[in-house]
Amino acid sequence: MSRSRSQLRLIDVAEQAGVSLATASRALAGREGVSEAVADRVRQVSRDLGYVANPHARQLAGGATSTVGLIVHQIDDLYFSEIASGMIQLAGERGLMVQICHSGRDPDAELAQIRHLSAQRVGVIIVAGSGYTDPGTEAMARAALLAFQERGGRVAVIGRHALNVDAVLPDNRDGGRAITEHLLALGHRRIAVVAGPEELTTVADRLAGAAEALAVHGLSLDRLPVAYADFTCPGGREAAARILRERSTPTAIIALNDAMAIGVLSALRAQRVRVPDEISVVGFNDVSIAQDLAPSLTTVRLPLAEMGRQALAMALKPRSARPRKRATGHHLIVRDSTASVS
Amino acid sequence: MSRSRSQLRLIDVAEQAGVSLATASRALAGREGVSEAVADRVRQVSRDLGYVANPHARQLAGGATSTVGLIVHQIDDLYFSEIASGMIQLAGERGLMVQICHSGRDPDAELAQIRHLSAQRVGVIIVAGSGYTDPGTEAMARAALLAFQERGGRVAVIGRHALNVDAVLPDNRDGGRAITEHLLALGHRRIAVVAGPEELTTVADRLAGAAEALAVHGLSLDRLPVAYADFTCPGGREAAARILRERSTPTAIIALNDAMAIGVLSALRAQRVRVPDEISVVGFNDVSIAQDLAPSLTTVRLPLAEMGRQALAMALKPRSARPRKRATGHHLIVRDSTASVS
DNA sequence: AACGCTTACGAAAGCGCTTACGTACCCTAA
DNA sequence: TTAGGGTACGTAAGCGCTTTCGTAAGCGTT
Repeated sequence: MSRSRSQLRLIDVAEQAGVSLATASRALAGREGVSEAVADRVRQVSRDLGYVANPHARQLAGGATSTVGLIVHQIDDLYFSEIASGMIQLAGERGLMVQICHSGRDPDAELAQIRHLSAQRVGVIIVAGSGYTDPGTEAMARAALLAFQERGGRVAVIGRHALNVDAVLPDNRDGGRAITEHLLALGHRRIAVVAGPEELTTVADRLAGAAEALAVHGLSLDRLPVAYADFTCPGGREAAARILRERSTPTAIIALNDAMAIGVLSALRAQRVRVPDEISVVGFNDVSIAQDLAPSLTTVRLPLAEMGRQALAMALKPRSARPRKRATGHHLIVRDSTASVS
Repeated sequence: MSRSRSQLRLIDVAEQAGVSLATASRALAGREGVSEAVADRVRQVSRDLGYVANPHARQLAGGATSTVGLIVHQIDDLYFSEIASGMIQLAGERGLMVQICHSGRDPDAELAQIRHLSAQRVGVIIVAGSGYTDPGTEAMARAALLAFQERGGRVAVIGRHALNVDAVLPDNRDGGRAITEHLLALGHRRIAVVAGPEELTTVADRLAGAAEALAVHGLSLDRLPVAYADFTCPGGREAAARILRERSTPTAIIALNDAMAIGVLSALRAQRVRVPDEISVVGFNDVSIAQDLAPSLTTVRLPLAEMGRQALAMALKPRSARPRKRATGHHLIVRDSTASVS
């Protein structure tokens, strides 16, 4: 790699402004101990020359880091890509870069990612993937995040409970309850569920909410058909097919995310089951295309992009003594995929 | 930021292995001048201790950089997120990190991103966004990429023609022709087009392909309804509504990407137009959900994830004298959204 | 006028790494 | 034996920045 001298260094700016390296550094960092006149001159020269600090040198010297690591299950899942989109936007406004890592829903991979980002000396780590119901697994992730935080890193999680870490928390339980109550209010009693991976707390929480709503009507998830899938569209399709094959005849199917709901709709169509006439279908998250599906999808809206922004914003704020928890609102969005039971 | 000494340094590994810093560095870099025995010992110690090099120090010292910058229009567009997904996967295998930037389809923003990534000293820049039809605009982007390349950076572009730069090139023109020929073969003659942003070469190429196919049948785009939208789902919906409102009565609508096709389907449904009975609809890209739409979408498949992988793989290979161009295949995927004209 | 205190700045150390260069050591050849 | 040449390793410089420390200048106080 030929490293030509063409890249502007801080010393070039300093010389041009007629000050020392140290003064230039202080001026650009907005640090005190520099007269206004000099600071202005340095900033002016810096801008004129188009100077951009070498982030590696800056980080190495103990300065702030300008990159944030975002860990997602899969970036080509609209849930995550909308979160990422919001975060990238805020990062852009703050002059930061977002590094995206896939954990692929593998706790070991996630742990490795956290450790790797940490070793890479990113300044901020944000974990957007759901937590794991297994306490041991979850404890490992927490420990890694806390270790990173101990060393001065900033951390935030999205949709995941973690002690001593800032968090943006959609109320999955409430959402699960709301969507289920909606179906119950429409008269549905034979309700099937296409759940996401069992080991995720997001799934457990949404199921718990659903169970609460069902309990009010004397129903229990144990007695209802529940098929577990992988939060993907084909997964939802197959899960729905399984449910139908078992000759259970639900009047409504709850999919725990929109991608699977799309799969469910697809499976029903393949079986010539009309939605919502014969079976109502609901999703979760309200990803951007949910409203343009056929039929448009009744779902629980989470402010995904906003969640991404907020998580980063929280992490960027100076650390408070107590970790901040920010609940995100959710709305039940009723569209055409649900109808009262006939 | 409290910088505790807890982070492992290369010198720690070196001491543990009983060699000098330089030898440890050489051993881990796989550089020659180290006996096999010593190299093995160093690698072993490094692994045991869980050492990860500080990328900032490494970069500063003139070593290889471990981060690649990826510029997309919007990450929450499935076209880009699937490309990104493939790239992130390969990056993971190679121990690299992917930084994602939004250009938002703004050439100025894109230019700023390239310059910024360049100043940030990333090792690789990959531009996934379409090129611009305006030669001046495009020249600026090229110049910035070449400047980066001159300084030793590695560059690849996806779906964009750029002199002296490696490129992964889906044949948009061919794809546009193929999908149009499909409709023509089904007997459609009154064909409307929902195009993407006019200033993008991707759009121009797909349109050009369509025009070629149409010309064979004595048809011209100039005589057909063409509505420009922004490659988004709502954009496609509105564009389709516009077309219908103009009382043109196409028997088929070509959407230049799948997201807009979803919007088109939605608009048609709102108008109670049956697809494909009354109007056939086609998309482009074959994003993952295309097959589960109602009706499932006839589209042109591009190997998106693979394209992301390939672009990175090309950029990572030692530079060849001539820029590599890699054409990606495309398949016409015929599904339920098209039928012969009645 | 001498003293301390504050303010504005410069000199220089050092972050963790890569690499040019220097130096032992061993092997071969004369 | 000694010179010559390769190999394996150590020493140290230096990447571009931040930051600590030192110092000169300016101020008020007695």
